[in-house]
Amino acid sequence: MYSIGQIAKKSGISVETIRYYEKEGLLEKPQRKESGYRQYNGDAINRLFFIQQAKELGFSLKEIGELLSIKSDANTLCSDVKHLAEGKLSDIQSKIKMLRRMEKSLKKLVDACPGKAPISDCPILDSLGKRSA
Amino acid sequence: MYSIGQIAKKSGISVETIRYYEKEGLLEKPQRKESGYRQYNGDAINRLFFIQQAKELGFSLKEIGELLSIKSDANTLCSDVKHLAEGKLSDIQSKIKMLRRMEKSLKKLVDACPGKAPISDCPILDSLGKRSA
DNA sequence: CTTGACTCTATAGTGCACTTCAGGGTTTAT
DNA sequence: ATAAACCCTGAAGTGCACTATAGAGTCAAG
Repeated sequence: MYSIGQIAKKSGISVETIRYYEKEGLLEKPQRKESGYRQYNGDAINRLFFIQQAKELGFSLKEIGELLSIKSDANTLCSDVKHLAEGKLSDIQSKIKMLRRMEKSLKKLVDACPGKAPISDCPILDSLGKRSA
Repeated sequence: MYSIGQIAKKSGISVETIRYYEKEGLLEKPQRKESGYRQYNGDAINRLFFIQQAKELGFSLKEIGELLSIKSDANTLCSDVKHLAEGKLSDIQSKIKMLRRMEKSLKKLVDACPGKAPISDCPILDSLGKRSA
């Protein structure tokens, strides 16, 4: 079992933010000692890592909550979970597609870059943005 | 040439937000009519699409500004641009990796889901989050 | 030539995701 | 036993990215 300070250190997320996530329902309420101090197990750290990553990928806390709810909900029907999961899956797949397009443009640019001279145009935008949603 | 209202409609970004992006330096200042009205060409729409996508992928406006600055800057050395592009490229590649992991977990979950019955655990978190940065 | 839709600037307000603060109690090392 | 380091709650403050408002000018149709 870990204190809030310990999981903060392990996850790189501040103590205050962890309490905030709990308040927002992203972390389940942990056990408490008689003193009222929070007590966490290793799962909490995994959850924090997951939240951190999902945030970097542009998911809002609300969306992350939905992703997390896919896990650990024995009372909902599997078909509901499946539906939710399929929705999130297609979100993720379209994000991947967009990133691939960006990656391709940047790679082309980096490869084409001669090295020291000034260049007149490095058109990262060109292979992107054009009517692609 | 388009008015601000027209590019707003085409891009799905509000007039106010477009003016805000201009103020923040993400869009270059357009030509003006004698009346002071802004006049845009097709490039502006591509730029707006790009900004929209990059935001969905978790880039801040500041980062998007950096991505956009990779283009259209004839006065910086190619090596600088290359450096910046390489940095952004690796950001993008790590985002892709994270999304792939999420995709894999969700796919596994969706495939394993029988359909109608309640399930005891749908562990999206399991293949994620664990010490993976 | 007027009416309604559009545009302008400048400023204020909003929601999200924290972050800081105030005012306390607890644990641990010396 | 006392100081330093940690933890608690609740409320207020911050920064980013918009969004709305006020008060004015412009344009296009009838």
